[in-house]
Amino acid sequence: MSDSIFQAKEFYDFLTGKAYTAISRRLHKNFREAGIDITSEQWSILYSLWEEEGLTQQELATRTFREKTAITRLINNLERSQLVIRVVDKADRRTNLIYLTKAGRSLREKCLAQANKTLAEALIHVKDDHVRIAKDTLKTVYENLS
Amino acid sequence: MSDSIFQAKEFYDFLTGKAYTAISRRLHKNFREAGIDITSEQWSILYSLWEEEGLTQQELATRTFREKTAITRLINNLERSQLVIRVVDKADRRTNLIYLTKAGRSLREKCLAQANKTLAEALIHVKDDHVRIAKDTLKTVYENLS
DNA sequence: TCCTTGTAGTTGCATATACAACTTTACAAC
DNA sequence: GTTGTAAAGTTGTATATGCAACTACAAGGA
Repeated sequence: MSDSIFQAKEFYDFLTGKAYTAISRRLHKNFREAGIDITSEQWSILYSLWEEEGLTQQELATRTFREKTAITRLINNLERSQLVIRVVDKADRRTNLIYLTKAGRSLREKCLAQANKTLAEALIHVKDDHVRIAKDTLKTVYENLS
Repeated sequence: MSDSIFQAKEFYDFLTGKAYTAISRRLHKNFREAGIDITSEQWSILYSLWEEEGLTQQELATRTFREKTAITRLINNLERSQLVIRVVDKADRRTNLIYLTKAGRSLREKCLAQANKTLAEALIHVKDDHVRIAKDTLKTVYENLS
């Protein structure tokens, strides 16, 4: 970064999140057009649960890099949509274990299809090795700052 | 993308915006620690105005890739903080021209210093050419989707 | 001049986020 | 056992976003 600091202007788009906004809007739009009524934030929770059910809210907060207060309200909304349920952990009554409902589980394939579609739309004209470098760079940024 | 679709799992972090969240939080934190009381969203508006004053809200919406409704409320808050003012355009009374106040103008150097600091923190251990590729990739993503 | 159509901006409503303060429960030290 | 501390989750408050519906104004044509 030592020398690119002098051309920082070039990099401020990193800070304004235009690419993220664009991708997040398109993901939401693709979900809607496929008849899936979830937000892109709810998607990230569901994605974690498709990988592993019975996570605590704290664990979901860690995995999705959100505040636990955000998780509380995301789970409220997902529970209201009957996609997940809270189950109080009998071994530790402070924690809720979050499980998918049948409806939540059945959304998986349709959502993944739309996620893949969104990525494909986003990455048109981008070479595979550039995708890889971009991904690794964003991962490093995340690790540097978290 | 044709073949990387098969490793899509690797790229879903693109869709969850963890890197963006991390960078946006750090930017806000750096502003706060420098005694600057603005959000990272307000920063993007101010940055546009430091480049060019007297923009309409619609022009700010285009440049920052936000809905005009978001701009309405960002300008409300920036006006309340006395960093910008709305001036009705005499030539077209539908439009507001947004100008910086003296306080808004004087924030520039301090904000840019914190923006540069944030970028430097984010990009530790990232090679300059990888930064460039990541930046170009995000730009292409933005263009593909907007 | 009047009418139609388009544009700029605002408001209502639902969702999402951060931070601080709070409740409830667990657990270790004494 | 009692106490102190820490962890998980919730709630209040302020900010930000998207979409739809709305107001106000502009501009062109009949």
